[in-house]
Amino acid sequence: MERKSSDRKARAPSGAAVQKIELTEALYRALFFEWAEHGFSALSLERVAARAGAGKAAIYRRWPGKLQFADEAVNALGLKMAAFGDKGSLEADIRAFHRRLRIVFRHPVVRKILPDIYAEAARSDEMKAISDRVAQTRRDEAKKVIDRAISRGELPEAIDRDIALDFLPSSIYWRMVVIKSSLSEAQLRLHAQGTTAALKSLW
Amino acid sequence: MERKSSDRKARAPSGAAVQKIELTEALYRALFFEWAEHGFSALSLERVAARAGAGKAAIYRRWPGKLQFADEAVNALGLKMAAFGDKGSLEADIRAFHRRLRIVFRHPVVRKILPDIYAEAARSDEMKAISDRVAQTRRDEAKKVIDRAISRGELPEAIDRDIALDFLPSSIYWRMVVIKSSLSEAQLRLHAQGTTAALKSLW
DNA sequence: TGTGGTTGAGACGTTACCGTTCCATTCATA
DNA sequence: TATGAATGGAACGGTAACGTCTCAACCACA
Repeated sequence: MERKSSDRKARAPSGAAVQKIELTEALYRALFFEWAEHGFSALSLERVAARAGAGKAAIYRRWPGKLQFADEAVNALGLKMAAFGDKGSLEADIRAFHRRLRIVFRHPVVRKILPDIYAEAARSDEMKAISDRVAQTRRDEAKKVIDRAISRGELPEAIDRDIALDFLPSSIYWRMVVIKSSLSEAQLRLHAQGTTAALKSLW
Repeated sequence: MERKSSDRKARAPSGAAVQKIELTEALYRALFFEWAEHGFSALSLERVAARAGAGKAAIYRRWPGKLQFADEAVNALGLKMAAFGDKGSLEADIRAFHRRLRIVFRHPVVRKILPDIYAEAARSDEMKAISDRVAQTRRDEAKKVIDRAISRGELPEAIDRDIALDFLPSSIYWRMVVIKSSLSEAQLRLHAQGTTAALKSLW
């Protein structure tokens, strides 16, 4: 998103200095470190700027406030889950889904920031929007997994999709983000096995 | 916990005024409201005192700091899950477990504070201790459910208990606290059904 | 009823962050 | 190379919370 830089460029076709991309990225990095360290609500843009070796104007020129800054930073981080194709069976699909989740949840910064996003989403509509956007690709992939299983005949047409979508990520999220345990390859297999059984039992 | 009031009383056997319990409880209530509203890291004891209609000394005389205050408040809230006896089958036990979870997760304040506790637990050891203590009774009940199922022969002796304990609360937590959806009686039944199937598939 | 210790509420100085403004520097264009 | 717009960093006044301290009110006991 260069939303605002491009706005400005359009307004200034003649000679002009441009925002340094490297500083923008340094600001993103500093934001995430501070976020992980203090949580969003206690996040100080002053500290972020200092950590990035910049002045506060560098932030306020780029973004109108903390939320928009965080919003674009989250987008830039690419918290999105990588898509994947049909793995041939529900259990294989779920294993692939869990493995993608694990990749995301393994980032130490993600593990710290994600519960914070959810906590803050309970308080602010803007953060709710951010959290929804983060969840979007995950939910989309989960839906595809369910749909494929139905068309394979592994799950009944009439399955309660809401509940099915509850089961897909929950055990991994619980273990890795809430409890903060690691997840070995063998345990990942067992989680996929259990989740598959849970889904197949839903009718 | 009257930890410190009793200390003081012991040191002052002669005539003395005593901390008013009603004010202490008003402070707890104010703490929770402010906590839910601003999150722990942005929690201001000044606001808590004001909300309780008290001065700040009322807080600082009772507790050395925010964390200890929160610690005792959480204990006083009784976030502990109610114990329950053998319901005759694994699925019935799980349903009872989920129902107890639902009671706790339905409190609007709990729903806001719980993710915040977990987020903060990733940053501070003291909050980690609080969160562990909150989780204690839940984990104990979960273990009992597993043990009973094993002795009934519904689960194998060699079941991976870690994973089993992951599955027991995770889908309910995910739905009610992370996603913030409600959970109807029928959905609760399906969650128990799915969780039971997941556990039985783990060997 | 008087006395002594403890209480609750508010005031105080300090620190940290907010969001804005200022100014020298930098860079794309002419 | 000269120009001028937009930049980056720092300084500014204002606000809010911190943790401490003071002091009048209160309460249990003698």
